[in-house]
Parts: sequence; C-alpha cells; structure tokens
Amino acid sequence: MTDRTGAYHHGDLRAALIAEAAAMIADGGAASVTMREIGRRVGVSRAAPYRHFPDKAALLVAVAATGFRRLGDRLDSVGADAPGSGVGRFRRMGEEYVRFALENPAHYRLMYGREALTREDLPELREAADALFEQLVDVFRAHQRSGAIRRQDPRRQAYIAWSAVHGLASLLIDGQIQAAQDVDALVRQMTATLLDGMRAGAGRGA
Amino acid sequence: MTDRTGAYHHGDLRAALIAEAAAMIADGGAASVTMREIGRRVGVSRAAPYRHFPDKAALLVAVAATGFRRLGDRLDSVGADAPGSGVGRFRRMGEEYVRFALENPAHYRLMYGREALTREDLPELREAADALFEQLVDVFRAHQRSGAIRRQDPRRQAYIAWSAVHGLASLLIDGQIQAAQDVDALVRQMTATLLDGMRAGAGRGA
DNA sequence: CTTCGGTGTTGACAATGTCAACATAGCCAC
DNA sequence: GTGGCTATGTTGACATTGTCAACACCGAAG
Repeated sequence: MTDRTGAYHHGDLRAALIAEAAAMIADGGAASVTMREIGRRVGVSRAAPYRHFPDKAALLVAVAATGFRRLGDRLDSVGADAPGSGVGRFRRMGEEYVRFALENPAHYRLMYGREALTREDLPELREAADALFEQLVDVFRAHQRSGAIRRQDPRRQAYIAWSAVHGLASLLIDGQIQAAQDVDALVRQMTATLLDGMRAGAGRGA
Repeated sequence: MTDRTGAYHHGDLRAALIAEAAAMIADGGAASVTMREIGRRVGVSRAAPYRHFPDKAALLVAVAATGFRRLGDRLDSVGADAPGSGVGRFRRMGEEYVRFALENPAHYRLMYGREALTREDLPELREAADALFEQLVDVFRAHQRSGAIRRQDPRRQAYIAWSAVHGLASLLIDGQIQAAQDVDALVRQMTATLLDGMRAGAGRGA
C-alpha cells in the first residue's frame, strides 16, 4: 500500500506530529509551536514534517480539525444522554461546548483561528466544522418537532445559537468575561434566553 | 516637554506607526505585519519603532485599542440616533457592530486576538474593551427601564448579548457562516430572539 | 555654547519556515 | 534473492524576522 500514510521509518510520523503539535499548543499557545521544535520532540529532523504536510499551516489545520472532531464527539455524547428530546438537550450541549473551550483554550482558538488557516486546498477544517454545525441543526429540528420552539428555518436558529455559544466561549477564554463568573449559570441563562426567544414570536427575519 | 511623545525628527512617529500598522493589517492580514516593513513604509529604520513600543505586541495592542475606540464611537452614534430608548436601539447597535466587523475583518480579529495580546503591562486593550462593554450594559439598563425586557442583572444580559453578536461577527468573518446569507436579516433575527427571550421568563440563572 | 536626553541608524545574532541535494529503507517485479 | 523505485528522512543553506547594543544626531535647557 503506497497510499497509506502510515508507518515507515518512524512508525506513524504524521499522527505523532499532530499529537505533538496539539500538546505544544495546549501548554504554550499556538505561538509556541515550531516546526523545528515539533521535529525535535518527536525525534526527527526539522525537515521531516514536510514529508507529511506541505507547510506549517497544513499541520495546524490538521490539529484544528481533530479539535472539531473531539468536540463533536463530546456534544454527541451529552446529546445522546438526553432521555427524550427534551429542551434540555440544547442546554447540555451548550454547557459541554463551553466546557470544552475552557479546558482547551489554545486548541479552541486554533480551531477558529481561521485567519491563517483558511486555505482552499485544505478542506478538512471546513468539513469538520460543518459537521459540527449539522449536529446543531439537528438539535433544533428536534426541538421544533417536540414543539419546544417555533417552526422556522432550523439553520437560521442554529446559526444564532452557534454564534451565541461560540461568542461566549471566546469571550470567556480571552478573559473578556471574567471566568470568576459562574460560567454554568451564564450558559444556562443564555440557552434559556435563546430558547424562550425562539418560542416567542421572534422570527420575522428579513 | 520631554514627556510628549510627539514630533521630533519624524513628526509623530508613534501615531504614524499605528496608522501604518492598521493599514497593513487591513489589506494583508495581521500576519503580513512586520516591524521592519512598517518602518520601511513610514520611512524610518527597522529599529526606530522600538523607541515608541517595547515590542511588536505592544504596537499591535495599540492598534487593536484604536479599533475598540472606533467601534465604540460607531455604536454610540447609532445608539444616539434612537428617538426614544425604544427596543430598536439594541438591534441597530447589533447591526452596526456586525457591519464594522465585516468592513474591517482583520482589524476585528486583531482586537479579539487576545492570545498574543494579553499582557499585564498593557492595560490599554482591556480598558478599551471594557468601555465598549459598559456601553452595552447601558443599553440593557435602558431597555429594562422602558419595560422592554425583564429586570435582572443587566450585566448578565449584556454578556449574553455581547457573546451572541461577537460570535456572529466572528463566524461571518471567518466564513463559517456563508456571507451570502442575508446578514442584516440574521442580525435582526438574533437581536429579536434575544430581546424576546429576555422579555419572557428566562432568568433563573444559577 | 555646551550638554544631555530623546530619537533614529546600522551592525549583529539567534530563531524560524522552507527548499534542494543527498541518503536510505522497505516493497515490488524479476 | 536481488535490483530498483518510491516513500521517507537528513543535512546544508538562505532569506526573513524580532530584537538588542553601540553609535550618531537634533533640539532644548542651562
């Protein structure tokens, strides 16, 4: 198999590079990540990573994408925990989302640090993010079915909810909102506000 | 006056540096900003900027802070336009906020790119951001007085609203939400949802 | 006029991303 | 098995960058 990106000399350099980069990001911020240092830590030379990623941005994209997938899994699991499709599902997902961000601030920032990471040739990130979004849309579809919220374009509702949760996570991470706040309470108030707002007449968009 | 940071050899290098950096950010992204290039463009040597800013991050903080002040001014003006303190005030501010972000995406990203910019010794950014937040709190206080929304901690309401608007702006800028969407309609739906939610019973936070 | 601090300049250094030339290891056809 | 091809990894090299140190200059204060 030539196509397999796996074990050759090192074992599975590609995976090791992603893991090491993630680790470095976790405890030094994205700025501390260096191609050369990653190589050093993994035990290869500085140019070795270039056999697996065309450049630094590509490696970071891969790292960011794994973040979206991990986050998606976590949201899935708390979503699945829901006994019925009660309104609590969105709330629990919101809490979990913010928790993930606070636990992995640098990684989270990287995931949305689209500035350097937006590249046509690397659709992986966008796809991972899109998958996450679709999860969210499903939640709103479910909430509509259960009559908890108003029937209208669930994607629009999901956009709004995503914005709110992502915004809160970002502001918390960056310290714009003092983390001393009771975060869970804030998340609950936010999700409740949104759901209440979506239950009421709000919807004459456009 | 020795304290005056102003005109000496150049005229007003400090201000020129900030302006030039802002310009470079505007059309090349933050990554394109280079101390040396800024110097080149302003017509000074590479080390000259270091007489006015201890390092690159400090200059970027200054640039980011001007962004918050400009944004604050714009929000003020649309807020002031409000005839009464009608509920429209928050909506208009939200629209203006998102407009600013879409018009100055790179600058906006820098403003919230707290990762590299969080430094104890440079409170300027935090202060500028805090001032913006206080503007928002005032809006919710006003909306409470007019009875448009529920009476509860206006800061919590402002946090939620800020999160939502900032999140939407971020996702739009980064292309996570297709800009092809009718942005204004989305903003209107969001602000309406939030206000409706704050009018209803949502508030048992904690 | 002299002097001094605020400004700006050039030289230098270490670190980084990345390319090119070169080495090698494992798998394939024979 | 063996020769060779490709995937993988290595070292050398280069331009660029942030930043510091040593030096030069200009204008105000005495």
